[in-house]
Amino acid sequence: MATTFEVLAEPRRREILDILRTGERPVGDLVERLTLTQPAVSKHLKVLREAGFVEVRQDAQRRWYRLRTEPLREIDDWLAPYRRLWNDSLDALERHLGTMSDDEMSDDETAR
Amino acid sequence: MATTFEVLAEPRRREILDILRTGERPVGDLVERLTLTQPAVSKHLKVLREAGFVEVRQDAQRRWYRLRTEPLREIDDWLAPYRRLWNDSLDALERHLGTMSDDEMSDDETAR
DNA sequence: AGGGTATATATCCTGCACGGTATATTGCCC
DNA sequence: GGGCAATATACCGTGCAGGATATATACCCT
Repeated sequence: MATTFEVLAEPRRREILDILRTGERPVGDLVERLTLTQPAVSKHLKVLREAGFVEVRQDAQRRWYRLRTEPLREIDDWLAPYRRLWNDSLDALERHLGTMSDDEMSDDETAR
Repeated sequence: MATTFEVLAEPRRREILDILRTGERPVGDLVERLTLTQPAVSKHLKVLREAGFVEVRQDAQRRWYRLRTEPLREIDDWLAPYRRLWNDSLDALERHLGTMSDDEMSDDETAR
């Protein structure tokens, strides 16, 4: 099964998540909004489902897909130690400037 | 050029970032820690560089790679609207429990 | 039961990402 | 300048992800 990051690497899948953020949707709705064939959308939904990003509710022939936040929290957790790097922002900036090489410094100018 | 998420989808590249979180490293160091050939590591570093995840400082033949936080902040920003979904956590939990299907409920038990 | 609708699955094709080996590049030092 | 060390680039092979078309499945309705 694909890792959380691999699942998010696909632009269409991120689009699907963006849409689902506004609420439950049946597959047909997603097919309309993305410009993709229905089987392609179903495939992405399968990947999303298996990775826990979405869950389904069945209603006759229709299947309503809904967002799940757990994998996103995983990403958020992964980011945590990095977030510290820019949250002590003043320190980080000073450290950065202090170690910049000369050509990097000139990159910071509006140049030429 | 690869998108921020695509870059992070590669496990080895995440490993590299994890290592660089502890400080600057020359390529050879990374080659030792990951079990990968030197050209493979250089290739990943190129991808990381082009996506702004790292920057290089040259020191004779040695090249020291250092972390840059900007793309990570991008991810953080992308997450922001989702984060709201679980930050109003009580509401969200209630909503979730209220709409769970029966088999999902049994999933929540320690089961069988 | 039969037809239509909504979605999933099977199958095939194609491009590209990642890894490896071989080689080029750059900069030291003697 | 010649040789070695560190890293980058070229090139090739292979697997797999994502798309399309065709078909199966499931459910409703009359």
